[in-house]
Amino acid sequence: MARKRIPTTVSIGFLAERTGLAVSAIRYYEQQGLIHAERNAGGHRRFLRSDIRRVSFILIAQQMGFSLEDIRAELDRLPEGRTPTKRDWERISKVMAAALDQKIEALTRMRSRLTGCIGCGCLSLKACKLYNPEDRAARHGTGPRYVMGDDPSP
Amino acid sequence: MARKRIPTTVSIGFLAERTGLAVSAIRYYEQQGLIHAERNAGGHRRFLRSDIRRVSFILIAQQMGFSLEDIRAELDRLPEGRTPTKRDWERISKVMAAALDQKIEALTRMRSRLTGCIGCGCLSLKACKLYNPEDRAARHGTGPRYVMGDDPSP
DNA sequence: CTAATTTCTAAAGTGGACTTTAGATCAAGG
DNA sequence: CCTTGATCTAAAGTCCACTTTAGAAATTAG
Repeated sequence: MARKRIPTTVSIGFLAERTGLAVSAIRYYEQQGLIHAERNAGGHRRFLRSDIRRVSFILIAQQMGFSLEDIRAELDRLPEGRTPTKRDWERISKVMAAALDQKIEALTRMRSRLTGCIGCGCLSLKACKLYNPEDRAARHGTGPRYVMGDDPSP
Repeated sequence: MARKRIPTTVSIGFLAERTGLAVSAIRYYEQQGLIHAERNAGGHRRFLRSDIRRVSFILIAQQMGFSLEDIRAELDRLPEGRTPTKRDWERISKVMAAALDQKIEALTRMRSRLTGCIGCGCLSLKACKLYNPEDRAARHGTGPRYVMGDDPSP
């Protein structure tokens, strides 16, 4: 039998450089359970090279407007620590595409309402379609406000 | 000559109720210089009825993804404490429309890149168009990361 | 008038995504 | 071996858009 290949690991600095992230951000991601690191004898983190891709995935998903929590949830659906395969990626990218479409649609609706209102200037709480597009009045109490494009209704 | 009409003013609670905001949020907006209030004998805030529209404007702009800072800047371009007139509104709504268009475009670009990548799964930092859409590597140092749809380049 | 309600202020807390700080330890080059 | 330079940890700080808290004073309802 061929001996088990010990996978090459990389330092946190290397991972940071390759992904463009700050070292502190990578530590933070690990702390948040988005990536995992082994430790060497001296207690320093050792990442798999594949974590470059894992981090890239996180960055892409972030740019699409997903929270780290969302991303963690999606990554957690992958078997133990695996970096997305083609198959995983297909599923995930479809989820992301749908979310993107929603955001785009929301913005486009807003845009056309705006067009309809140029020169109107009513801003009436009752009448203007720009205001109260869906359900502003509905949310009450504590908690962060939803941000543009995030559908507040589950 | 007709006597000067003293404008009807409203309490913070009334303004809150009419706009759907929390009282604390209105105090915050005042503190941030987005709205202005006179005080009555007892030190309580008195708003103009027109502030309902001013606040509505703030809410709409927020839904479009503008920060309070952006909104404050735009409102500051209006003559002393004025609530947007039709003319103002025309100018402002054009600014907002342009910004919206940018956001939509950015998302749409992202979306089509994603489509092109479904089933690819490369996520290569060098090759994948999903990654490094524009200039990720450029930003270094402190400061908040830019959010989806916000063009990082000035 | 009294009780209930609203409003007041300043300061501290929240959540997300990180960064900064401080002091200590590890690893690598000369 | 010694000196840089990278890395470690835990805790605190930052930014935005607010909310919560606490105690006091004003206003309104009955």
